[in-house]
Amino acid sequence: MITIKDVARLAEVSISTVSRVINDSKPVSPEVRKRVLKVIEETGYKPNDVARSLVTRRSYLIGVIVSNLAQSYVADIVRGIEEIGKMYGYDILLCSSYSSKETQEKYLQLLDRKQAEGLFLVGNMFDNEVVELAKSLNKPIVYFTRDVKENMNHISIDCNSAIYEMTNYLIKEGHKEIVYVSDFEDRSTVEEDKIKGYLKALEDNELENSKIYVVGSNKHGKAYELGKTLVKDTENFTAAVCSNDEIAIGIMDCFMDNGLKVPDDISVAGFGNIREGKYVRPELTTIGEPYYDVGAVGMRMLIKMIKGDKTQQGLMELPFTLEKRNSVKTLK
Amino acid sequence: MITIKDVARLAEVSISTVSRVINDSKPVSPEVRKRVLKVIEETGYKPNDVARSLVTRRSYLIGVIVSNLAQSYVADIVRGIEEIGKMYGYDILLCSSYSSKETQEKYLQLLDRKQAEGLFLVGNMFDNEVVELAKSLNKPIVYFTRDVKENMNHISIDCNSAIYEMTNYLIKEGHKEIVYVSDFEDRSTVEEDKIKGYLKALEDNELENSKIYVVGSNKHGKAYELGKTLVKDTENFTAAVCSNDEIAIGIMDCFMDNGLKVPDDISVAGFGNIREGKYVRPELTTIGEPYYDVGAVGMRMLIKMIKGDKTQQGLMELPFTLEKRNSVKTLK
DNA sequence: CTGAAAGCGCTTACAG
DNA sequence: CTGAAAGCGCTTACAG
Repeated sequence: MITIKDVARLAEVSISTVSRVINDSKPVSPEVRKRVLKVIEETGYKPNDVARSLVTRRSYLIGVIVSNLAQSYVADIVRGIEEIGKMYGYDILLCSSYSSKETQEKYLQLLDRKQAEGLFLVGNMFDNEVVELAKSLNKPIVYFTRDVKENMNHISIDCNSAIYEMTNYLIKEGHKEIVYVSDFEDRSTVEEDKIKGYLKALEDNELENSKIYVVGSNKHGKAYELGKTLVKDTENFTAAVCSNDEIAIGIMDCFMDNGLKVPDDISVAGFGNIREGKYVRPELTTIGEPYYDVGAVGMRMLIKMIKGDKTQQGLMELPFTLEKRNSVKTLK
Repeated sequence: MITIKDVARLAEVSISTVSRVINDSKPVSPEVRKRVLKVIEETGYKPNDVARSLVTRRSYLIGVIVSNLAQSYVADIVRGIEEIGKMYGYDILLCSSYSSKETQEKYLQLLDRKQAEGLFLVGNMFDNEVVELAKSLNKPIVYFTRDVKENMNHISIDCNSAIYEMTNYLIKEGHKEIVYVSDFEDRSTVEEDKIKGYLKALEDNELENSKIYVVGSNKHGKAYELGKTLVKDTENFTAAVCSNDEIAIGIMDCFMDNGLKVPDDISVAGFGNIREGKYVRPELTTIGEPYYDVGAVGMRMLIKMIKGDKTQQGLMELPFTLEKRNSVKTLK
């Protein structure tokens, strides 16, 4: 391995000078610079970032703890984080926790030792102890989660308005009996926001019959189960707004298997715009969260925090979209 | 920031001793060890991995250059890589290249400077210059690609046998006129293998009518286009074997939009078992590549190479599965 | 503009 | 079992 010393020796200058031409940090005379550059060229010297990190105390490493990369929304957030990060010279250290608290804590320690300059935590919920440990590391942190705690820098969309608008859309399409299918029995803060959005839309339109079903955590499977309950209840509503796309798809599957047609018999709307929603028949009407942008904006925020800029703290909201597709019927 | 020096001072020992208790590298008397541990506990000292890396010349960093994390198979490979890597103390440095040669070269340099100990290259094809540059870095490399070059450590399934078996399966189901829909106009080595598998199956069953269609690179869209051609040709075949699931789904979409029923009118088989294939109706019959395992096995191989073990070089093949679902009809 | 020296936070022979 | 010292490959005041 060829080091800065070798280059200095070969170019007959001091290592200080070599360092200066590599980093363009101080003036170097043209002749000397040329000589150094030539040696670098010839030897194929490449600076060792580890050594540099040690002295500059800058690792340019960002730790990203995700729940599960297999979820397309997670992958999209990571893509956004990485893309912007790379633009500013930061690299991503990827850690998949599969929602295990112990794993999250382990990785937090790991990332600290690796001198990560900032952290992302992405997942539905994080245990309080994890959040506390993360805070104790004294690094900038940005969260993407459904359960927002105090003093969290958090990027998301306005879930309340999103569900409000979706419900409103169904009402405008002529639906008067709309149920809401909620995720999680222990409700996250975001889930509460969504429910409020649903109820508000009914209220604003002077609709009386609100009804909320709750599915457990194993989304698609449990939703399918719950679907059986809904099937029996089918004369009491014409549309279902779901807390997320996995639930919406699970319910649609169940409906179809039980001879109910979507959207002819029942309309279904999701939330999240996962990739599968476009492949499902009928294509799922849903709310689009710009996950890639969410990641990108989060990274910009984190970089500002690293720089010490006072940045917009707390919640940051991005625009959502209503993806109107074929799982909702217009009633006359 | 609290360093090994602080711990040494507080515990009234030398930094050598502190290092020894941290790393359990040499015997330390019980009393001294206890004293040191106590100080570490109290101060919350955590070793700086950057400093350690510099002296041990071990970064425990693995560079992973992927095409696009949004593709579910890529995410699965990365999950496999990470999971095994973490078991052995390695961390993943994620780099998304979006198949740009320049980006790949940039990241290769970057990973070199960051002292990555090994590399993964995952993507359909890699330019020769990229492969050469990667080799010149003199680090262990494992590839996941559809275009296998010489001297590549490569993990995959036996694509030839996979397509052979799939074609055979269709034949056993009573299909006698089967077309093959190929990816890429410039064929990769793996694509050639697949085509050979298709032709071999026909030959072994004494079927004459082979026919190969070729779609361009933008898979789903182009496949949909090609589907229109197939629709016109529909009396000449009863089943289509596709080079990958994206193509299969694109064609199925096109068939449905043109009033053809899958599998009643035409059977369709894919390759790859992407997640969307389970959401599509009918669910897609396809070949399952164990992407997670592919990543995991690759990481095990890479770790061996890093250790200097002579490992199984060159191609390594994993078992595939025939995912029999509903897009194939049994003909009587 | 240039170089000698100190130092980043560790590990590891070496000597005792 | 323990410590003093050298050194990993860099950057950066400091002095000239």
